[in-house]
Amino acid sequence: MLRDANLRPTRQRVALAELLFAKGDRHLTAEQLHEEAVSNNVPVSLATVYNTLHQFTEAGLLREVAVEGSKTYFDTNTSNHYHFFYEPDGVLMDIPTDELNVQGLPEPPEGMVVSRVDVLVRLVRE
Amino acid sequence: MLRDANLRPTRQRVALAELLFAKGDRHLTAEQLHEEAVSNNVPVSLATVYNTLHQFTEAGLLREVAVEGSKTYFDTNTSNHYHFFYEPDGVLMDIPTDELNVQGLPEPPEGMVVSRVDVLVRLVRE
DNA sequence: CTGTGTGCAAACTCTTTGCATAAGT
DNA sequence: ACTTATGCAAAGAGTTTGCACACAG
Repeated sequence: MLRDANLRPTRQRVALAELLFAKGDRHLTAEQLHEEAVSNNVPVSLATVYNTLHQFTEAGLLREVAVEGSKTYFDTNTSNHYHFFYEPDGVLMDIPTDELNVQGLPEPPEGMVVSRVDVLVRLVRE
Repeated sequence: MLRDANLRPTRQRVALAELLFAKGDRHLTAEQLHEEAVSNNVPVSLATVYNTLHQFTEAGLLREVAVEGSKTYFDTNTSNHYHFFYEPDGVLMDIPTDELNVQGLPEPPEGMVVSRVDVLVRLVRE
C-alpha cells in the first residue's frame, strides 16, 4: 500500500498505517493518532504524525475534513460521503451517501469548477 | 441594533457594525475586519475585533462558518443558506437557499438532534 | 553507501486572556 | 460615579519547519 503510493515503508509509517486502516473507517486528529501510537508502544513524534498524515492525504489514502477552527480531522474513508459532527464530544461520523443527496447545485461562477461538496450535519444533545 | 442586543454602543462596536452591515452580505475573518477598520481610520485592536465578533455572534447578528483549519469566517447573513468556497483566494460566497436543497437526511443517532446542516461547495480554477 | 525519513525544539499563525486604562450611561 | 469595554502584551493551541542523526534500499 505504501509502496504503491511511493512512500518508503518505514517503521513509523507502517505502524501508523496499521492503526489507521486496520479497524475500519476512522476519523482522527493528529493529536489523537499520536496518543494512540504512543500507547501502542509505537514511539513516534507528533511532527512525524503530521508529516505522515499529510503524505497519506496527498497519496489519496486519507481525506481531510474541515469541521471548525483549529483541529483538522483525517478520514480513512476517501469515497464520496458526508458527515455527522457531534459537537459536545468533537466526534465525527460517516453518513452513508445513499441516504443523503444534495440537489439543485447552482452553476459555479465563471471560470471555476466544483472540486468537492462537503455536507456537515451538526448534532447536539437532545 | 446594538442596544437591542444588549451591547453598549461604544465607538469601536458601532464602527465595526457599520463596516460589517452597511455593504450587504459579507464574509470576513477577524484579521480582514481589523485591517479594514484600521485603513478606515477606526483605531481598534485585534483583540477587540475578536471580542466584538464573538459578541455579535452570540447576539445572533453574525454566523460563524467553518471552512478549514485555523481561519474562522464570520457571515453577516444569518439566515439559512449555504456557501461556495473559492480555495485559491480563500473567498466565501453565499448560495441562495432556494437553488440548493439537501434531501434524505438520515435520523441522527439516539439522543441527538440536528442543530444545523452546513453545505460547502469547494471551487477551484477551471 | 546514499538519500530519504525522523525527532526534537524552536518558530509560526490564529486566537484568547489578564490587567490596567478609557469610555459609556 | 459606577460599570463595562478596550488595548496591549503575553499566553495558548494547533501546526510547521530546520537541521542533525538514523534507517531503508
